[in-house]
Amino acid sequence: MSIPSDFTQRIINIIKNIPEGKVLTYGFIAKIAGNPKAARQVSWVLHSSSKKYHLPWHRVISSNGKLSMSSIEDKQYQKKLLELEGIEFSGEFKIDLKKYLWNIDSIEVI
DNA sequence: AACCTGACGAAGA
DNA sequence: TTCTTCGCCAGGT
Repeated sequence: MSIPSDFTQRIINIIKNIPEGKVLTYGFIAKIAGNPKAARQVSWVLHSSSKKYHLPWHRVISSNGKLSMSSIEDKQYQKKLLELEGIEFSGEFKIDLKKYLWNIDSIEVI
């Protein structure tokens, strides 16, 4: 495995700082990290290194407020983790972003 | 260098 | 509201 690019490193730092009970979307993370169009890179990072960097992967969801994992089992597990943090679902696998999207303004560490 | 991949996302139909 | 299409990115092979 190669050394993560600065961009990828920023993505990792941002994800690590998402507080409990809050979420961020792929696109938003990419935007804050410096490239608004690199949402796919965020998913790649989660898929390949969430274990390695102990990332709170479950706090990253799609821009439409829905969970985006491929299998139904994974989504149910992610939903469970989020509910344990106090997040309530408005649909099967959907939450209200207005309510749970992390207000990045209060960020300092990144 | 070329091609493929991933838990994306905006825009249309 | 659901489904397609198409563009985008860094890493991996």
